[in-house]
Amino acid sequence: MNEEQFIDKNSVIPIYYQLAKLLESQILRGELKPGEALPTETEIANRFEISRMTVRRAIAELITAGMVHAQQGKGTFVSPPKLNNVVFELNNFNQEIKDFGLKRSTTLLGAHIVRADERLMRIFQLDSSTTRLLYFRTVVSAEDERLAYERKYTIYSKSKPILESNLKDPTLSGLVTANNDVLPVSTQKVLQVSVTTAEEAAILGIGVNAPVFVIEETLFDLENKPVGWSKSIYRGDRYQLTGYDGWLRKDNHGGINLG
Amino acid sequence: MNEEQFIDKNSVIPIYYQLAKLLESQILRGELKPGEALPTETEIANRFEISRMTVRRAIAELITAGMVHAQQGKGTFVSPPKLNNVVFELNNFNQEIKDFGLKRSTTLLGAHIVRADERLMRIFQLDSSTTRLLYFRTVVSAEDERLAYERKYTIYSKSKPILESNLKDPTLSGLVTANNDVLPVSTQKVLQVSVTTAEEAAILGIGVNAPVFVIEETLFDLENKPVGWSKSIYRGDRYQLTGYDGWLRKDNHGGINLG
DNA sequence: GAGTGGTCTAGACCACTGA
DNA sequence: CAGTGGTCTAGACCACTCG
Repeated sequence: MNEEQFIDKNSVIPIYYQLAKLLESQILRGELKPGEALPTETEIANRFEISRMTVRRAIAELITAGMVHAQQGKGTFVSPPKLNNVVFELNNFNQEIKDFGLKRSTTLLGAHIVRADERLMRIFQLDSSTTRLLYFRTVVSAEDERLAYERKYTIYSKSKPILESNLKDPTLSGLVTANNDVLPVSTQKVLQVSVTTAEEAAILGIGVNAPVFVIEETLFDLENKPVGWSKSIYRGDRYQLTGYDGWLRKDNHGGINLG
Repeated sequence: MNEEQFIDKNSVIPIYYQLAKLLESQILRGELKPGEALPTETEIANRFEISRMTVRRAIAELITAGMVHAQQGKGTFVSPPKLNNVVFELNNFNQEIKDFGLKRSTTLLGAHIVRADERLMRIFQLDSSTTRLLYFRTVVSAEDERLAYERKYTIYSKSKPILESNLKDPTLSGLVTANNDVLPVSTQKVLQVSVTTAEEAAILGIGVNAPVFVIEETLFDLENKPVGWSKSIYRGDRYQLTGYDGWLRKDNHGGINLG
């Protein structure tokens, strides 16, 4: 191993960060191979004349990155790259359109107050069909092309009026917070594939039986009660998800690309 | 805020962990709301008679969990729950079948040595069409039902024979490492939706134009050169992805469910 | 028992914020 | 300026591994 690597104690860059990058580069250059042990914490501390706590902080960064793992009483070892845990980050299909530099617009097809039917009663864990829900139907477009069709429901607390500002933040959590006093604190999304129905095809301006992403989102409050639900359809010929895993050179995690 | 919360310094559970859970529960119970400041590090250290470094480690856990954020010179504040960054973990569609308690089997449809055509030359960044690749076609089944069709390519290093053991580990990275000396260290997956072709429909035993997930995976070595590529088709009526975000009660991240 | 990583301390100095 | 979080130190004791 190359002994001629330095740490600049007077740099504005923290020592632990310099050391973490130094160790990382040794691994990425193949000088330290999976299964091999790093020098012990005390060794590293002595070699660079720094505190062991600082060494530990550097190693903690590598552990978080999944590049090494520590075993009490034995040592710290280079991990084999994990390749079977790819992560797709679904920031927001629509946000990504903006990042792509395209003009994005949301069109409101309708906003209604509806009674809970059997499906909605199950989703919102309601025991009375008299409960009223707000129902929004929107279409997302980019450069005059319709890309997605979204149907969103939120419980209706009478104390608040239906706001016109809903379209400024057309996300499900935006609708929920704009029309209720509850704070959504967690969300679940289920991604499936399907093909367009006649209605969906007409709204999106594409053919029937075209492949689409289907995403059902449920928002929960602090008590873990559902406060919002949506079912959205995204054109399969315009959306794709990209994910990464393993030893990555950049913090290059996931994202959505327009196809 | 409830003052009657304790830390047991003699517990086997680390102090930083106890403190992190204590602060977390205050946030989850709504005693600390988004935007509000946590007590300062020195305050917490004095109140529980512990070191400030230990307090910092506890807070670091909450920062990692995304529940609070620190601002130098100002304080540490409860973060509003992030709901727009749902993460789908794609461990391995096939692994999940096993976790589900189903009998999983992989059938080899064919293993050939092929020349690189134009598409493969582009994917593997080759400049000569004389390069040979190993080509594997497999079908994944569960309980006698065919669920996925996978086509995998890896560069062929002549020093190694084609191994029968390939089916023990039918993953792309398994094929690459079994047939080459290179170590794949990173992977990219692209997820799209499509509908079955006649060939794919016949292989999976389902109808033509049925919705499917399409996942293209590329494996890279330390020099960031592609060493493996696969295109897999997963039945849309049998697979779905589930992801979560926000303040979660469990470490409940993502996964794949059979529909 | 010697050597490893895991936790914790009591201080120190710094960079940044805001009155 | 006082107060905050960010970094770093030089020790201490512990739990664990392995010969």
